[in-house]
Amino acid sequence: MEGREAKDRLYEQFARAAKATANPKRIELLELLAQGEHTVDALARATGMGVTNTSSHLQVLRGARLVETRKDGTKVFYRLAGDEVAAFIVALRDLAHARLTEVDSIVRDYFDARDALEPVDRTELVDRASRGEVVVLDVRPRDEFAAGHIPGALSVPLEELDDVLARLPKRAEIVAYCRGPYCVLAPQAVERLRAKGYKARRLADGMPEWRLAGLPVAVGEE
Amino acid sequence: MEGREAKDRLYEQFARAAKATANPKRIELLELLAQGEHTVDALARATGMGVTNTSSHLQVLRGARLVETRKDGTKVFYRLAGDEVAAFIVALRDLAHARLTEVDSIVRDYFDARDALEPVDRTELVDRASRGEVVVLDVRPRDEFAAGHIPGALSVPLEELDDVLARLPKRAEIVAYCRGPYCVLAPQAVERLRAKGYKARRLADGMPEWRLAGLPVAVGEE
DNA sequence: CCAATATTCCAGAACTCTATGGAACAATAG
DNA sequence: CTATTGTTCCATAGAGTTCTGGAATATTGG
Repeated sequence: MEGREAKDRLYEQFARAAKATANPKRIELLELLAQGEHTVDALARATGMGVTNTSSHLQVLRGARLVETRKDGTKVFYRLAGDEVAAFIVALRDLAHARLTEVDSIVRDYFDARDALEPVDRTELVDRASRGEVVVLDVRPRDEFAAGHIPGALSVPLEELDDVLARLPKRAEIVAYCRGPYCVLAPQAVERLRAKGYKARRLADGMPEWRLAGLPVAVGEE
Repeated sequence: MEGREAKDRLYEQFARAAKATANPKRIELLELLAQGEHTVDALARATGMGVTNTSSHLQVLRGARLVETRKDGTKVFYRLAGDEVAAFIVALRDLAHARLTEVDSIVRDYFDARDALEPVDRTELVDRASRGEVVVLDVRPRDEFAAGHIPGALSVPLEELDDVLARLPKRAEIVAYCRGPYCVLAPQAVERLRAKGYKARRLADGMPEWRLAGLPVAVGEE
């Protein structure tokens, strides 16, 4: 066979991208970065890894050109190198969800009986939000909200949920969203809201999926 | 952090799927399987690997539930476990193509000046084929054609191209397709067709992409 | 039942990957 | 200039991966 060498080189490159994602911690890093840029230190804390180890995982991701950096003073900010990376992570999650029953069972055991939260899909949310029927809450940390959020959403990090409740009309219908389908923030928020008598549901996925779907994204503080 | 253990388990599963694809040979196997089921032996020959090694790669893929098997007599046929697997491979290729400039340079060097082949996209092909303006050639091996092809396409493995030419009207416009955007069969066919004076172009991608786009697929011999 | 064929299992050598801790290297504040 | 902070580099031990041959297993045809 003639084209063997070229084929090998090509598949080598495909595998290079795949290898960079073939580690649980690196997938976690990529998901965090899909929310917006973060420093090494912040990523280390969020993932529970040592800084050294975090840095070296980030080097691997950079070696495969999946992430890029920006330096500001003494801090280095990492971000995804492009939307294709987020799209790929979504495809990977979908694959794992479809083929590995373990994913489902983990979600059931540890996260929540997801159906009970009656997830809202994106089109339904767009529809109802445009008619002012729902209040949309972004329950991620404030800096992730600033890096990109659903237009019109309120930034309500989980810790501040109780404070904000006072300002919400008791009859309001609420939709909470966070980082994605496997993020626990929105489910927790919904649970607490319901306990207080609100009519609350969650968005089926989160911010990166919203952006990838080509829907409008607002940036900056509230 | 409370949900650490659950998170770890979840990312573990995602990584399990990613790890299974994190090897050039396994990606090649998956791409071949995206064309239809194959025996271990056929896959070993197509990839240039030893049978033992091929088998063990296939075991890895099966361990991650990306492929399934069917046994018929002494042969074992492997196939993709679902469309999500093909979708994932496409996402991986797109990622590599978008982020790794090396992919582009390999394609340029070894495959062909791709723009010169004026690739036709799927919608254009559907359109023109429905009006009978083009002859569609499937230049993959005959068994892959049988496993699924574009309705109305002629099965013309590359070796038989010259024989078939005699039966084609000299004025016909031809579109050839094969396994996907990085498959060399269609480009080679187009080149030979053009050398003989035909007006030939290639489909931008191939069969698995056609199926994933939800377009109709015919099965069986011609 | 025996021989032939197709596939899988197993053991070993070379290699790569992960996590860790300590050293090195900016950039900033004082 | 010095101390501090944030990040990266380096060495290392332990674990996992890939490929190779040879043995084991299963199915079919005589």
